[in-house]
Amino acid sequence: MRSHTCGELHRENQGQRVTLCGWVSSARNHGGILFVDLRDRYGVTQITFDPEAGGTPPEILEQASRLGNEDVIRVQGRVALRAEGQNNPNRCTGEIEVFADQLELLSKSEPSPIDLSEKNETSIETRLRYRYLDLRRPSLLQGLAFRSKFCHALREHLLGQDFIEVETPILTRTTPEGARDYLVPSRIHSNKFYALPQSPQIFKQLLMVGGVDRYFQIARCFRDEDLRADRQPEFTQLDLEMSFVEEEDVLQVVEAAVVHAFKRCLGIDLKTPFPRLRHEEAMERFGNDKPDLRFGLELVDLSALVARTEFKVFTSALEAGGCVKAIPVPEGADLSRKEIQGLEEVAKEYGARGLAWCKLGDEGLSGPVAKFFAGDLQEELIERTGLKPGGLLLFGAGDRTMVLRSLAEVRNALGKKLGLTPEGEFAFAWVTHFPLFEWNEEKQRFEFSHHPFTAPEDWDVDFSKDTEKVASRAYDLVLNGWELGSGSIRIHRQDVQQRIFEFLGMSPEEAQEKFGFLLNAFRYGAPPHGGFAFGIDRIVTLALGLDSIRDVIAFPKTASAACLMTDAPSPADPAQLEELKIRLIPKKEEAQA
RNA sequence: GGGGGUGUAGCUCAAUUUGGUUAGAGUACCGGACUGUCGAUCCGGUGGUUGCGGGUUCGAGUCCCGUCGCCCUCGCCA
Repeated sequence: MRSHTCGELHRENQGQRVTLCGWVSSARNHGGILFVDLRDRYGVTQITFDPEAGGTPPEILEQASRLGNEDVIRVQGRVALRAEGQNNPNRCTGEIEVFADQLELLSKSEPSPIDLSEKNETSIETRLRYRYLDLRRPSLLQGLAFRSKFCHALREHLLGQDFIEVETPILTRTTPEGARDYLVPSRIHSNKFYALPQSPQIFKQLLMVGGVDRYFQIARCFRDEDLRADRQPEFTQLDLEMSFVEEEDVLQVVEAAVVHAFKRCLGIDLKTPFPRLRHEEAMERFGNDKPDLRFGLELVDLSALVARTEFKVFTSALEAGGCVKAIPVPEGADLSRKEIQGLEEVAKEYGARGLAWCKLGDEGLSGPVAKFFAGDLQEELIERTGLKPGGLLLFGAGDRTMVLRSLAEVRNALGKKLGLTPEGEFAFAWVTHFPLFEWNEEKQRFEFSHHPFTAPEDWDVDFSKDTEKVASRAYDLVLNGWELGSGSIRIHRQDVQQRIFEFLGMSPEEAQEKFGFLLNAFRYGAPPHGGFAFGIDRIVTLALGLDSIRDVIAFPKTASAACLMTDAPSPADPAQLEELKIRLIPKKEEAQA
């Protein structure tokens, strides 16, 4: 149907007779001569309808004058070099044009609800409703192409490392821990439900028991939780698992795959090895477990020092068992009161009561808390924080978890504000040795912080002693302050698994009921194994310098998990419900009516 | 479930401190002019239940109450 695409004709094609197909992206009619920008996935080529210089039959020019934006056409003509001064340097096809002598209207378009000229940005709502039009925008199309290439590179690398790509079920059983499941009713087994997988976790471990040795999958995962810019109800992970390995083996494989993909798709040589931080070190230095390592601004603990001040906010925080930390900001004294107030708002969002601060000038400290640091204390503070004249010090005081959390967010806001987060810089990092357990305040008990099969760092550790500090063999991959994914070395020893369940107050019967098929499998010789999974949507978003994973998903859902294009979810037909033996509970207002 | 933002022409936005005539502009679309444009230009035109429902008022895009969609976010989750 076509001899070339709209992105491939150049100077060398001069004089060739070609046939092109595509969408009319703009038509400029000058009366006796008419230009059409013809667009397809590959680019834009200018089609010129010119009876005199171009040999366009007058009736074809007449036909072309009726073309509208987004009409789909097929044209035939001759490639010609443009005259001096008529080149368009913004386009790779800008040195040539095609003089058309034949035109075929393949499909007429109504006016587009989306402004594809990108003169103004159409609202995300309209874009999602008409996603098939939105996709025509080069940036979105290129995003999809990049994603495809990225996945290909990962596949290519892992297949070269003896991994086997295996598909695991989408219809599976509900799992008790973790996120809320999407449920699918069973027709054959009435009153029973499948669940969509939150991840292929258990299946991949069973593949290890099955001797697959090295597995990977680009797997769709489903979680029925509330959405964010970096979270969709269905998302894609590169999931992998390996037998007879330790942390080092897994980390190296993942790292090499990422390095390969970045090289292949962006031409970037990532620095290896990625920095590694133990979990407690990341928390101490950056306040969270997914630090943005593109910049410093590390936290400094000042608890011991400020215990000697008279500042009630600090001393009472310490008396209550909390801590006082600070972020020294070089050159931060340039920030205005208002800007600091903005940072305080950030801190408050995460539970801080306020954000104390002081500045260091040539004549010592100034600002709200300066007066509490006199003489020796002032000198010690300056020494301890490394503050230089022109610097700013931001304090967080109170409950340790809250201080870390709020200062971590203040740090991120500062990084952005001070221009320390340049696009095109990729700061990967591993965070290792996550705690095995986590205190659940609501339920007043310990829970798995990763998942039930994560191995403890020490097989023989006593879980009851310093429970919160018991380290696991779980690790996360972090990029520019985003958590990309996580993994762990798993428990292959029944005795250890049993001890953990026992410690969490789960009876053998309960464990059997919840995870029976996996525990049973482990009775028949389970190889030591471990693995990893990271979010494809997220890594591709970051690689392209975008803000939302929506931009790399063809048909994303809204914040309320709806699809505006298909109008999913939708009511079910009563006959379908009948067949599934499902009766609906009316909403409150309907019940009252 | 909570907080913040937002909703006006197909699209992107405006509409005067504190309510006041016929709700405007750009773009798109339609018609006309135009032989080198590439955000073409020039002239003319169509296009509105101001998200929806109620209320206050002589009068509501504007004020009040409710409700819905979308975005960001807390909780939740990865």
